[in-house]
Amino acid sequence: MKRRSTPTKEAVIAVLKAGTRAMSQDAIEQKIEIEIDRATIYRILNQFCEDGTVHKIVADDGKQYFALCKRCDQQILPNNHLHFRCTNCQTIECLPTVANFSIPESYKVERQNCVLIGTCQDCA
Amino acid sequence: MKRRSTPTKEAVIAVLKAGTRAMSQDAIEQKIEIEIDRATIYRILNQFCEDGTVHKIVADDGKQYFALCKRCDQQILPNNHLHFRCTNCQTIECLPTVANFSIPESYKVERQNCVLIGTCQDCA
DNA sequence: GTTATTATTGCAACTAAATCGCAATAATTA
DNA sequence: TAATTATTGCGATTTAGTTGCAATAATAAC
Repeated sequence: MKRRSTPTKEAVIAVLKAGTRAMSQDAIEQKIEIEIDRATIYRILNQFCEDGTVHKIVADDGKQYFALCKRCDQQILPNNHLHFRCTNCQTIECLPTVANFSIPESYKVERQNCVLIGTCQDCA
Repeated sequence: MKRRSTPTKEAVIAVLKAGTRAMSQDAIEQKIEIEIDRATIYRILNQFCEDGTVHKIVADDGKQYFALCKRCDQQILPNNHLHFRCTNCQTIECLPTVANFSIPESYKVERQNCVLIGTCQDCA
């Protein structure tokens, strides 16, 4: 499927670029200047995930959060970085930190979803 | 609220003890020998979590999984251990491994929810 | 053992997140 | 300018989890 550039996609990307943290669909919908349907936002976000421009984090609240992978650029943020969910300000932050661990080679780790939960710098 | 011991609680604990991995509510319901309502299972599991006998992991599929904390005993499994979700056999396993990382002290980490995703030992 | 108290259960209704089918629309290609 | 097909909005649907409430049953009091 070839991709087309549309105003809605631009709007979603713009919001993600503007924010410094990972956002949920409803947070994006609120911040966006134009009216976009819920389903459309999800579809756009999932497309971006497939294309590798956005990554998805599932937090311990069971919700999906999305963040630009631009900030995952190896020089800024490594892949497989940790995430921090602040229970106070309800945000998810990408940390420039990786988790070190060693597990038997017989496990094939394809990706990871790591979230630390607590109070963030700003709220502390 | 004082706790009472009931057949349903026994049954839930029994299933968790029998299995070696973390289980979702519906997996528990399937394995259980008697009929227990969905809501009741959740209530029981959440109680056990409060009491510290069970812990809850939210996987990247957005679902809650529950595992006995007996296996989290410091001698067997450390607190804050990693979890492994096998995309093949659809199970969540508690790994006897912790993640090492360092983040600024200004973050107050209260707990963590870390899941590695891939193919487990048995399926590889 | 009997009664009173109240934790627990099942049922049904409900909420919230995310997905999906489909017809209408609009971006791209020819 | 017309044809192709990706995209969108709408509504319906799915799934996970929670909640209110009346009935039931475990425990405590007598």
